[in-house]
Amino acid sequence: MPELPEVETVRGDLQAALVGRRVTSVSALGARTFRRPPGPAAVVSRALGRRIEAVDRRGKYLMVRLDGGEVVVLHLRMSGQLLVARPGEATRPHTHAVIGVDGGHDQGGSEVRFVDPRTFGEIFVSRADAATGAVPELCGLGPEPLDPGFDAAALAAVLAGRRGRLKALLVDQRRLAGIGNLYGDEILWAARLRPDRAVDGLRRSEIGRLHESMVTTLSEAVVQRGSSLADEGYLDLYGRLGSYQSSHRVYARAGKPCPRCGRPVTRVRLGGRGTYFCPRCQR
DNA sequence: AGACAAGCCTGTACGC
DNA sequence: TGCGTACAGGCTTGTC
Repeated sequence: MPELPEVETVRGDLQAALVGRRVTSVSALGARTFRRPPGPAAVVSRALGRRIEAVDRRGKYLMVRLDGGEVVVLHLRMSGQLLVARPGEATRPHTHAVIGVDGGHDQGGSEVRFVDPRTFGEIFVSRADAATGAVPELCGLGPEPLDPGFDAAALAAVLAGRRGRLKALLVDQRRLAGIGNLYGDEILWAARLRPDRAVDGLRRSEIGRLHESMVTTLSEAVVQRGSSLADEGYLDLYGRLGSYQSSHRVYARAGKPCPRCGRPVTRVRLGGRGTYFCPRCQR
């Protein structure tokens, strides 16, 4: 399940591979992938012939910025992959979109293919705000945890006046953008905070720890090019695995010793999601 | 065979 | 009252 570190890895790969290239073909194959308005025909007509200016990320969304202000927005959701391929190369099952660009592969052009068995992922086209570059559909997202301006005070402002459990807030994209089930658990372990802690009972020192853990956990996961677990299909643009899974402390490690205190990691169900934590050293 | 995994959306219930 | 929070269900398919 791609979260911020995985999406950021793919973003970097796409940026390096696509900027300056022109879109020479768009195949919108999967109806469900293009379910969001304005739909598949709009993606094709508004992207075709455009030059790619940048590839940005907002939360778990990728934004391919085209000249003229159009933006192709992609979300991998659970099982989506973006893979570079040579034109004519065999198409994998569950390929729902193919974007062709000029240049590369010795000038024969390249393709970026969207493969997504569960079809939760989506692609749509939007128009960036001319002044800010913001995409209107993504305006409801919370702040970026790795934004340099996102300090402990900014996190405290996100938490202020909120109720409920800490983990539910961490994975709520309207509060913070990009954290999902896996990194939510890893961040809370690093912060030594229980996932079911009440948001409104956090001390200032605990918020400081949470901020520090958020930044270090996500940054290190980006350096390690994300997590590729056995039961998920995360790969980078070139089909390579990430390596942060070897640094997981609690996620999917029920019964295994906590790396800090040795007590077995517990799994509970929180907000309908499997949640892993150490009941001894997370308070 | 059926439970499970997950992100995100929607509908509904509930409590401060 | 109303808002925000919790929870369940839906979507989907590969894996155990």
